[in-house]
Amino acid sequence: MKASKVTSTRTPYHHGDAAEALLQAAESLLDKQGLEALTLRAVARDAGLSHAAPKNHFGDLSGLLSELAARGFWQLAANLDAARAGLNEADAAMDAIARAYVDFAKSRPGLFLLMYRSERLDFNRPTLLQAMQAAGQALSATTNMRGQHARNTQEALAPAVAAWSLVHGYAMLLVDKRLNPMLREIGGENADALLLDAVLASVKK
Amino acid sequence: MKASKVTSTRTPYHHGDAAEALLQAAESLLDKQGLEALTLRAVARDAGLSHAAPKNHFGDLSGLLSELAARGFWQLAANLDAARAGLNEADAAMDAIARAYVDFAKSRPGLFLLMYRSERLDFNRPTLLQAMQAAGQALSATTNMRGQHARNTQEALAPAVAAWSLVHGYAMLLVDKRLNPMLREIGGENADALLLDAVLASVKK
DNA sequence: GACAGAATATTTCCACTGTCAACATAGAGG
DNA sequence: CCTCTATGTTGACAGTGGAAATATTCTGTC
Repeated sequence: MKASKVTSTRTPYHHGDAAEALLQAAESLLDKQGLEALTLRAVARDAGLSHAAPKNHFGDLSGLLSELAARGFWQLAANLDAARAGLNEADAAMDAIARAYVDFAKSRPGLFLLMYRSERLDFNRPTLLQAMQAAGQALSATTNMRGQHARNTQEALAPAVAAWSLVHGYAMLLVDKRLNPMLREIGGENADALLLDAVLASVKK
Repeated sequence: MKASKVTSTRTPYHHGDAAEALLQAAESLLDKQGLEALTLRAVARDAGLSHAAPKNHFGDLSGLLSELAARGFWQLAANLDAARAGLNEADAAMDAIARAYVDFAKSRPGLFLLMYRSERLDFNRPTLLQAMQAAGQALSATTNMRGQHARNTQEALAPAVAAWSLVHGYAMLLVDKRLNPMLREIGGENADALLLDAVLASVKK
């Protein structure tokens, strides 16, 4: 979206939108080969650019990764909002949110891991902060269904934090394959979905 | 402990126990400068060895880190066992375990992060697997207080997984500073302890 | 004690990384 | 046309993990 007015000239050196090409290359690399493969040079190579090109648009490797993570948070926020849409009962909404959160982590494990790989992100980037805030609001929208939290005491904040912790911990352990022993004991294609449902049921009774 | 019989000769080239020296250097580096600083060369440098020395004892950087993580899991297991000692009531034991888990993560954030940084660990190492199993047993000992789980259905496994997810998610978010906004709203020295207590209370009512 | 063989360390080399500085190219506006 | 500013490229640099060749030390057996 940065290309201004292309009148009749050629592409500006090598690309119409180098920043977008870099982000897409990074995203593809992340999905196909995981976090490890996300090097500045590999991304630039895949985008057809020189290894120093990213500096113009993102300044830094952490800048590029932060932009990628920001997109992830926006998408996560959208998924959570979609999952909650139309559900008026708090319990059902909570389950839907939880499943959407875990589904996101499962479907894009590399991206999910990146979003919480603090040492590779630059939290000075406004776009990242905004995206994180959006996801946070989508996540806590459910637990705030029962009245606004006027005073932010620990008791008022606890439900949202508990829900986030539970769902985030489960997603992390699942993506990290730490739950594999249990999943193998349960068996079946969708053992993880069964287990998540059982977990959600166990904290509610 | 690998030094066999030292009769009257000097130290073996440069060290009495290079493996131990490397592990200690790595641990110190991890605690003082975090995960980032854990490079093969920095560790060897701090231990007074050449950068190729670690290969003899650990084969690999991931080998060294795995040994370090294994120690972390053993210590975590010990902390959890100690926290549960003498508590017969399941609820109280659960709270104690949770607090011990989070305390461990808070007191040694670098080590805790390393223990769950799967891409830097070598899960073929038996010592790491054993240590992880010990920690897992210490963690699930509480939720198994009410009768052995004969059949390992998702319902039988759910309580332990729920507890682990909650506590792990909270610890991760805390160490990663993702809870800072909430903690700032609560305020005070031990806002995180207050919040954890409130979280534990909220999932029990 | 001498000596062979196994451990353990070191040095040297390689490919790769992120960042920086110098240079090249392209488009926009005077 | 000519400069200014983005945008890209090239080349250098220090740092990394790992492999190979070499050197040193320890151990066990004569």
